[in-house]
Amino acid sequence: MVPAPRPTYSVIAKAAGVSEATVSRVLNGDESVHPDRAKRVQDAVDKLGYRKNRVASALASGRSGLIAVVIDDDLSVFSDPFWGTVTSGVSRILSENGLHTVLMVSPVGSVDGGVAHYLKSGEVDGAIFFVLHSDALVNNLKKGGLPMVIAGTPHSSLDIPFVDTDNFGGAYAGTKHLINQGCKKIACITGDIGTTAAKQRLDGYLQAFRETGGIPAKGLICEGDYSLESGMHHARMLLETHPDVDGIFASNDLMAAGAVTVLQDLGRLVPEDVKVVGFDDALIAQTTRPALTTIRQDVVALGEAAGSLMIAQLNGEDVKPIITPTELIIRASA
Amino acid sequence: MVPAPRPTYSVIAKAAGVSEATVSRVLNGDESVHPDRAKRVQDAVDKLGYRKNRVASALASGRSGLIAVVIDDDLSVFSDPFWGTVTSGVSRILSENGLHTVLMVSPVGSVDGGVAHYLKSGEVDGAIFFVLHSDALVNNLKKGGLPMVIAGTPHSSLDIPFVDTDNFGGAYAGTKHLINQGCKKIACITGDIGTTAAKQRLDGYLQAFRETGGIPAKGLICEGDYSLESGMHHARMLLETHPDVDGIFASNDLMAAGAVTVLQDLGRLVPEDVKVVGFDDALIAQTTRPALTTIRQDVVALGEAAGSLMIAQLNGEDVKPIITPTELIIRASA
DNA sequence: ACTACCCGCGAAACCGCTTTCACGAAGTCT
DNA sequence: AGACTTCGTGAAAGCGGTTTCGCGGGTAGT
Repeated sequence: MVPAPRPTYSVIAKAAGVSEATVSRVLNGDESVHPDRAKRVQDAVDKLGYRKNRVASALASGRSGLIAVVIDDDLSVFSDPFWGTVTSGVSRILSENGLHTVLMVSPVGSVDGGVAHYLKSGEVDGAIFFVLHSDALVNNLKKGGLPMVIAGTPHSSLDIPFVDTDNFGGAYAGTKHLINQGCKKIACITGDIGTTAAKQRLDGYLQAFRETGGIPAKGLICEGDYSLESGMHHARMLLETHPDVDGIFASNDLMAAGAVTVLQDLGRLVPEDVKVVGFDDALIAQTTRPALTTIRQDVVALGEAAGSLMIAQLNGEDVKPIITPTELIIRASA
Repeated sequence: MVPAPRPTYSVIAKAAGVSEATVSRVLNGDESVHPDRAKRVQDAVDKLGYRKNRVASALASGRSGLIAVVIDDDLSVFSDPFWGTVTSGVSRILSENGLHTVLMVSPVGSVDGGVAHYLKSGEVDGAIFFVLHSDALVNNLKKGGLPMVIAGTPHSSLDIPFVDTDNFGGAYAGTKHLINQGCKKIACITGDIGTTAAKQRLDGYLQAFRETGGIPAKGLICEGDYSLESGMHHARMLLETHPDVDGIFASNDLMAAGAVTVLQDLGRLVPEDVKVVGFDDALIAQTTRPALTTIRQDVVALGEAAGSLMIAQLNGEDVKPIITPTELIIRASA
């Protein structure tokens, strides 16, 4: 059961009547080879069904063709479809460019944990981080010259290319929609305010609010944590402190769904009495009754953006952050 | 900005006063090295912070330390949190064993597509397939001797180790629960019957039903496709053809949720008039009102099982399929 | 016509680790 | 005691590409 001995350069070279160096040049797109010889090589390659051994290539060139996608274990990867989706987008783009995605789901933490070592070992050509809690690691790696991309806006002004959804714009549009629908007293249930995404969404809400000339009444802004429970909790609180609230912008659909449930349980009609807008356009937005009006973010596109930013970097192009647009999806809740 | 020239065997060997061959032996756990020398080597390694270059190692040994996780693009990776979760389980186990996960999200299709080539190229030490539509590819690879694991029960009797949830047992337990709750007329909304999982769940339902001594009335079994819409559609049909239905077992939570919505819209109370049981214990099971009674499958465990099956194979142990248990989660819908 | 370049290409070193092979020392057997 | 193993070890040959270096021939400059 000899697994079909793959041809090597030496075979190709012989078949094409050239040196191995020339084969290498042709296969790596070196222009300096005479077209005729290049063609001879190409023909031999095609005929013999040659495929380059990536490992050998990696060893000799120092480029592995592998890009790490690092997901902090702390993130709720286990329940949030978001990351899986982003990753598949990344993976698609990378593989279109001959690169492979190495998944690392583990505590990212320190500058010298396992992940850090791996990334520093030069076995990957770049790393894409999902969110991240430790700027230290990234900074450290940056010194090492490792190309990186961050998915999600980084906290500090790490000078590292990132991709993110237009959180601000989305929140602004969502809130604006509530205003346009005639809501006078609009509350906001934020996400975990430790995340930049939550902050940006809050800012979007505030901006829309500000444009009405008003200022959100005290207590109209509740700090949630993206969980269903927190949505329920804050809706309950809101109805106590501001019984006349007639609009709620929640920082994600899960909290919006929680809010809707509570509102209904407490006798409010959605959207007649209170209108609710979520964020994400997650599956739950469609299954909630009434279905949620929400801000859709194109998660796959986000992943693809991250991938292409990495490609660009590897090609030595200078890269700018990419902000992917959001879209207001109007359903029944507002 | 010289990126800290990593030490190589030659450095370690010199430092420890041994040959490179010995260094290699020590680092690969070869018992035949004298303890004293082994210690000298180990000390040198520790002192110099040596880390093996996996690429070079891979080239020389033919083992890359990479395991491919292949997800067919056809699967709805983009919306189903299931796969992301399984993958993270796989990844965890693999990395604990010094292996890395290479994600391939692409059309698996033919025997000589891109994925096939990559897998055959020997650049990965093994492959884990998620479900799969093409037995041909797997069979082909098997001839090549590539260690494989399939997540989800394969259709035919491919003699390849697989891991799967106890679909049958779960469905049986769910249906049994309905029976125990006093339901007399229990319908089943199956998943896409092209999948083995859907078949097994249906079988579980049938088994429980059979034990009551009865046979499901015609039309009580509806073939859905795992989508929310199909759950809604079939619930609607059921109420027409069997207005007296008092229990529904759906092959996943999404369809169960759809069914609940329709039941309520059509004036039935859940669980008073009709009890509903889902499958998966997805997030939506908790957000649906009433919250869904469902069959929980431990998705992370499934991934870990797949990972460990791969490890076992690589170690030359003989492996048996792993069926992970399910658990009946009783909430409000039944 | 003579030196100075430039260009395409092959020889060979090299990437860092693994593994075979053979050798000397020590142990075993008759 | 001599012949035969066994054991630990180092030298060296790869693994399959990439890349530097320099050579020979052709072009250009004077």
